[in-house]
Amino acid sequence: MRKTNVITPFKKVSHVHQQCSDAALSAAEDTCNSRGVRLTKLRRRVLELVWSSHEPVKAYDILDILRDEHSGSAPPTVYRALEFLQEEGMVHKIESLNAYVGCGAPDHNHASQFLICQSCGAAAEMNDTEIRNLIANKAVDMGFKIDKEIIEVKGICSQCSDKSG
Amino acid sequence: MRKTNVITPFKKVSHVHQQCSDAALSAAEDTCNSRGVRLTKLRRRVLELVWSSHEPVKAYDILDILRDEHSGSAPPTVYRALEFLQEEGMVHKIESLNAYVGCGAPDHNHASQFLICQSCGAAAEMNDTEIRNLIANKAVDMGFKIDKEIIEVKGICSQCSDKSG
DNA sequence: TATAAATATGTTATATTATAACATAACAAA
DNA sequence: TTTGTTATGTTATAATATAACATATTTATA
Repeated sequence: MRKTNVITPFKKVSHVHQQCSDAALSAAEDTCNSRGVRLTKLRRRVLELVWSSHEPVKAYDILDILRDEHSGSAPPTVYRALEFLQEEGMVHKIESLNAYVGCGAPDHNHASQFLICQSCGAAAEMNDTEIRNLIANKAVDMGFKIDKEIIEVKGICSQCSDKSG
Repeated sequence: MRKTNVITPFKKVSHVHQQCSDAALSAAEDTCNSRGVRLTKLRRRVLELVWSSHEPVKAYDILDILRDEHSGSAPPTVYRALEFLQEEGMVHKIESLNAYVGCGAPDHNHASQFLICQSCGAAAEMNDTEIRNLIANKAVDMGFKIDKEIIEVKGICSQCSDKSG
């Protein structure tokens, strides 16, 4: 059984990206409906911009685009939308990059596990239960109660290795 | 065999903190000597300030102290020293806090594995080979070459749980 | 429907974190 | 002892993020 479930691929892995984005937006709408929270036009647009690629997106890059679309946009516009999307599990922040990526599996409280390619810049999300369980067990041993787990593994993805090798 | 080696404890774990600090500074001097790099007065002082507690320390808090000691101190003063100390493995940056902690095991390239207590603020470093190996194996499966691994687990440490429980 | 309450967005200002670029000083090697 | 290298000083600014309060929109309730 394959326990490493790759939620989102590296960008050079062949895929029609529009499908990632469309699926994520559509799922986000359903999820918000069922949770009774509002995916407003603004939040939807920010989510769409976050999903514009598999590279983590910077808050101020989103802001630049929002400013072109609506003059009233300012830093809080973006940060509030990102905060909402993070709370709902639709976006993760990559702490080591100060950047944001869409999450295709917006069930609350899942760990943030990323492989981040230093060559192409893409962040691939994993949802690996073995890693999560191992860390959970270690934490229990130490009497530590886990709230949230951040894993950011930096390196070179296979597509980039192939290209340069 | 105990594979979870706790490099640095939570602050409420009984210990004479001066010993952590002294040992770290002394080890840093030896390490720098053997590597032929210079632990200057400034770098040593910054390392000392980072080791002033087990709570991650902010760059600008270090700067405030340096400014009291020497008027020529400015942001680059601190960031350059921290950069050096990180390169030599004597300090880790906690990415999710934008803060820095001393590392008692300054062998190059070891992973950054932290349990961070949201109550007392302390960061306990682990050097867990099982976690590291598991992640390494997953990465190999995916053709990903690891350069650096960041693990930051947020939660409540046992000392804080005991106190409030 | 009208009103109130709650939620979301607009707006201005500022806090926090970090780096660029160039000048001077200290140290190490030749 | 001068030359190259490394470290620090200095000024300026970039990049990231939040505070605080005003207005608007939506939702719930009278």
